[in-house]
Amino acid sequence: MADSASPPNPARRLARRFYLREPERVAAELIGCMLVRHTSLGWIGGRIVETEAYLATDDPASHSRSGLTNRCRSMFSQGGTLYVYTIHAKFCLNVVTQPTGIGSAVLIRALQPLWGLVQMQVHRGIDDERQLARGPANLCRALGVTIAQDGLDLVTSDELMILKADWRASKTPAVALETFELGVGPRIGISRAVDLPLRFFVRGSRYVSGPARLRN
DNA sequence: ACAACGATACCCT
DNA sequence: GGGTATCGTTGTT
Repeated sequence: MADSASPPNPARRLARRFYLREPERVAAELIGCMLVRHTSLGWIGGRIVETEAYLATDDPASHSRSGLTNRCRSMFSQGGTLYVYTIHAKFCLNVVTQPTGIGSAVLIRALQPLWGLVQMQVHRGIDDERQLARGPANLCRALGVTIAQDGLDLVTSDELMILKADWRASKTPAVALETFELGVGPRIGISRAVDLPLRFFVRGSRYVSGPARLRN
């Protein structure tokens, strides 16, 4: 499959104020936005279809639960900062929310690939477009994001940025391509705070991770 | 059954 | 209590 007709437009980049809000709000509004990486070979990325909020307080699943440590240092930076952590020798990518010193973030769990399909296929070692950026660790591998990008500022970086959505959330099931229905539910793969409805996704999207019942 | 996946489980600076 | 490691859990074929 070829890349999307029009290339990503950096002028549509999200401003600082977008990130300086509660993680639940940011997580919900990031659905439909474009996460893109600019490399020497061109643009890689796509539409954000799944996110999870991790809170600064009363969230036993959050890395910030024990305060600022070396590992989660960038999570306490200002909103718009990239927080990358390692898990089982793989990486997952978050965007920090709220002002400096708070310690909240949004985990980006899945993309609908739109640009740099071939590059992502090389990074992943698979062809299936659907699987390329499905799941947070896979997403990082597809984009080539590692701990090296931890702490990068998505508001000012030329390498990595998030662009405004060209989709709108709708209350009714998506019919036109320009709208989607926002799904909300418990976060995936955690063992604490299992009930908090902090996961957001494009309802019915085949690019969303997790079991089928959690995609609808 | 067997892949695939990863806000985990563990050992120790 | 933290940084780091690749195996146990979950879900699909």
